Amino acid sequence: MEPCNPRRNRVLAGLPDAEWQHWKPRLEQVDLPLGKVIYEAGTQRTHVYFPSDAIISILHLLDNGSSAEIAVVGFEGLLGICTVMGGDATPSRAVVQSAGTGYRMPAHAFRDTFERSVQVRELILRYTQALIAQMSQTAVCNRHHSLEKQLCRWLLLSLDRLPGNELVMTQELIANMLGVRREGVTEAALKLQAAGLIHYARGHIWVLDRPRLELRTCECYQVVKAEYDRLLPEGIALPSDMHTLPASPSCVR
Amino acid sequence: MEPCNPRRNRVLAGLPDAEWQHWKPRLEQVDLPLGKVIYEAGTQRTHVYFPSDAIISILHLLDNGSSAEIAVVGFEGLLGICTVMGGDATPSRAVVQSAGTGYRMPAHAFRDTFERSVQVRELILRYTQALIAQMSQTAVCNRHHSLEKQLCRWLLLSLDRLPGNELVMTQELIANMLGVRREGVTEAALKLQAAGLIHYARGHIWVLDRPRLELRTCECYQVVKAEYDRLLPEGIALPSDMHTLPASPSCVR
DNA sequence: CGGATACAGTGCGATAGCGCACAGTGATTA
DNA sequence: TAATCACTGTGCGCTATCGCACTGTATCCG
Repeated sequence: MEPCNPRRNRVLAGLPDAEWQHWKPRLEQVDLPLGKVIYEAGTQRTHVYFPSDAIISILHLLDNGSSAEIAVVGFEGLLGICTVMGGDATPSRAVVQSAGTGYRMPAHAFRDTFERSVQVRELILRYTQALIAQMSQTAVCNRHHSLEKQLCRWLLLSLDRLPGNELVMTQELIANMLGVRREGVTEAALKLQAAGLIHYARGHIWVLDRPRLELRTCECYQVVKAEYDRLLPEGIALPSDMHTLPASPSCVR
Repeated sequence: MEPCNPRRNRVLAGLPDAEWQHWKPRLEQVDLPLGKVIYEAGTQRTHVYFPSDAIISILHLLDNGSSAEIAVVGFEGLLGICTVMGGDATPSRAVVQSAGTGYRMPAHAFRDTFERSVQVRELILRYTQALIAQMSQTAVCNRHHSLEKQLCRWLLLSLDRLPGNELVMTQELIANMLGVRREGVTEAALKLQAAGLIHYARGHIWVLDRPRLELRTCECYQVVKAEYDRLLPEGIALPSDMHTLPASPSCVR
């Protein structure tokens, strides 16, 4: 696992320097491979995670096996706020949706600094509010918007947390995240591909025309993004070092 | 407006005594009539509300006018946690779903005690986590469960926050909360009435057989309730003084 | 008392998404 | 090279919910 700058993560980057010096020795780099379950529903959270270039999905499972994603966490945030909320668990599962690396910190250490530092607390609580906004918007979107619009929203939210324009993701997995049938995703993706917005092939998606994808999604994407931009200092613009990666692999035939 | 014990509200009741003495003079009793909009989406929150016997719905609105409830707040909680989260607004609206009274406190005073007292902070944060659980469960429920099951869940969640077994609520309003058609609610309510679980008439609902209603709802009700019970000291059992109200009006023909 | 209004019930065609079965086609491995 | 597997595409009947138009009936009010 090649080392990677922890402060690519916006929360870590947003720490005051004194605090950062204190956190640094307590952070541990972790590999986050696709599909890895980081938290299981109802279990104790021992660590708090700060993704660098990975994306983590927060999924809510039902008794009958179906599920739905209620939020995503990328380099703009952290996973495990419940450790400072008092309950050490939540009824949701956290899964790596896009492979990469991240850093983690023991829950108790995180709790300590949360208690001690007003600045840390404000940073974490602002992020929490953004996360809440994402969750509520998702709830309404689930209710009222078509699968195709939701797929657009999902692609855009993922893209905002990735370098380049490629997603490594099968339709099957997307269907799981959105809580819909795989065939439904196929159908919607075909429409988007026919319109030239994306190109799709065996577990890879390339977004070819982002502006038009934004026109096609529901308002939910913008609402969530606006809330993140409002609440988090630098919004979810990509850190500059992520832009150095190739942005447009030659994928179009 | 007849005066009413503020500490009927479980958050106020959960305050350490020293803190309560400090809060007391800053609380103001407010009337919460049905339909009153307490917060409009995107506007500044000037007060934090503590319902005594009212229920407040947190609704998320879409551009096309449709909406969905993402959480309810009754005597077990408070409205306005975003005032301590850093952003002074959220993209949702708060509406009185069941009339009653409550207390409110200026947002800055609330923020001050949140900053100052660890105990207050822990209480509020635990409540926040319960609220988050309710929101995520709602998101998944919206996606996967039938209208009828959702109606049962909604009735039960409301009932838990009310004395007696009567809800003052039209099908039209329920439809708005659930984000579905009014006719759909009619259909589901008829089934429940035919099964003898509820009795329905012109803006009043009487729950006649709560145990069987619980059998008919989706798991979401229990999951949310369990999370409230786990995180909040006394759960959402009704404070004893609410039980003195008549529990079974003679409504059945 | 008569009219208006609010609330609930009904019918019907349209449709989005579901569940299932199966076919094609790259990629991977033996 | 052949076999296998993972991923995507297709077809079809089914169901829940929608949108709309309209009816029936308490309740309220001048």
